[in-house]
Amino acid sequence: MRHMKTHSNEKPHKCTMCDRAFKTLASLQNHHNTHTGVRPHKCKQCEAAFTTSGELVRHIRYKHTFEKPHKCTECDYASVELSKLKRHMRSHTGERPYHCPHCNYASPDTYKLKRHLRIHTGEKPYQCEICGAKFTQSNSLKAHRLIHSGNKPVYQCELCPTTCGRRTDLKIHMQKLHSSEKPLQCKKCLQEFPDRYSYKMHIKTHEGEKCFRCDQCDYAAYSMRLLESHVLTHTGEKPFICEICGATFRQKQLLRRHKSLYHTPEDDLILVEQAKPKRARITTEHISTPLTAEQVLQGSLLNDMKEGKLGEAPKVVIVHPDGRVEEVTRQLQSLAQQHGLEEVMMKMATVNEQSEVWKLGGEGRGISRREVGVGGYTAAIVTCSTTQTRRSHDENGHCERTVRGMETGW
DNA sequence: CGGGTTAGCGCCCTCTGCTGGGAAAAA
DNA sequence: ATTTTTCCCAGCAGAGGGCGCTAACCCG
Ligand SMILES: [Zn+2]
Ligand SMILES: [Zn+2]
Ligand SMILES: [Zn+2]
Ligand SMILES: [Zn+2]
Ligand SMILES: [Zn+2]
Repeated sequence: MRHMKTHSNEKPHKCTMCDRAFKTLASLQNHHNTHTGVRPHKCKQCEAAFTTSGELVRHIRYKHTFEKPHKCTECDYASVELSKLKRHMRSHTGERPYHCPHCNYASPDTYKLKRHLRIHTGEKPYQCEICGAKFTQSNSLKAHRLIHSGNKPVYQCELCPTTCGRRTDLKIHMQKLHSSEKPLQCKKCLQEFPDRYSYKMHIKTHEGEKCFRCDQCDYAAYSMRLLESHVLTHTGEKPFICEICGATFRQKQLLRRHKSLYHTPEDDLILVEQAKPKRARITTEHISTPLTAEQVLQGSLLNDMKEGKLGEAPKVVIVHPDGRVEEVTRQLQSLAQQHGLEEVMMKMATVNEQSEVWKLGGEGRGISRREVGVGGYTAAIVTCSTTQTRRSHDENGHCERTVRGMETGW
């Protein structure tokens, strides 16, 4: 009979304050105390009090004895509760049982999923009481509040006088300025330096020096660029040609001034001119290491296209090896509508075969052009972008921040 | 039966640290 | 003037701590 009772679902003890019922009087009493707030089990070492003895014991382990009965077999983690150890074990196994219904994120525990879901619902429960800014996570708000308060933490770099306002930024500083990849060479004296910090310190020692001497006269320049244009006064070259009237200039600045004085701002597609070897020499030092076509297309152009940063109607031309210039904007636009952007960029990649991209062009206000030269082909994209900087990604998928701009006058 | 113990589910909080966007500053 | 670098900051995931409550189990 007793066996029957313990295993039956009989719940004879009903709560008077809600509709729940319990098997034993004791569990009813515990439950009833949650209604009344009665907490018979008081902690002897602090003010805490609990409805059940079990809660008290757990509290004492957490706050006073730090006894952690559940040990991890893989590391030295130990926990008060078994469920915490189980949760911990998922960090070893990588198990992620909780899947987001809106994206492919999966979480190792329920809380992270719940927190993640806010990015789909747009919920931002944490609000700054000073400026009203809202955040999805409490710590984002906490970090934000620092910008209002005067006493920000200071993280001092041990290798230089730099200080940062947060640990992460100091770490970035360390790897950016104090970690050695390739040695950097000073352009003025050819000395090499192991990291960026010592390199920059060295550069300062050249401040004001005219290190770039002309070998045909006494002239000396502060920079290579200035020397390059000076050398032209000896040869009489004027490599900057106005493509509208044919006037020639020795310096880019002068060509620019000429255009602004005598020509209205050009807003039509300007066909790509053939490469100018003389100028190419000057820009050699600015050409970065080759990127693969895929990197460029995915990292920069494709993203820009997706984000609509190429302006209303990107104008794309392809320069064939024989010098023939083909305007493919229309084709690409209709392709984009038919297949989506990925397809379009694949089309470009196909046009350019699997050769290496050797140059990636820069940006500016108003009309700007970028070229993606691949093997014998050069594709140029003429945009109406108003944004400041372009980004690309390196071979590890890390954001490379800026794409090297082009110096040449096309 | 009563009281303690253990598992278990759930809720919520904090600390931590990486990433990438964008503005300002420097070149 | 434009391009490159630096600084600053929000977004967001990983890991863990503590508590509320209940059901099952154990044992005198
Ligand atoms: Zn009740
Ligand atoms: Zn206590
Ligand atoms: Zn472990
Ligand atoms: Zn999601
Ligand atoms: Zn604020």
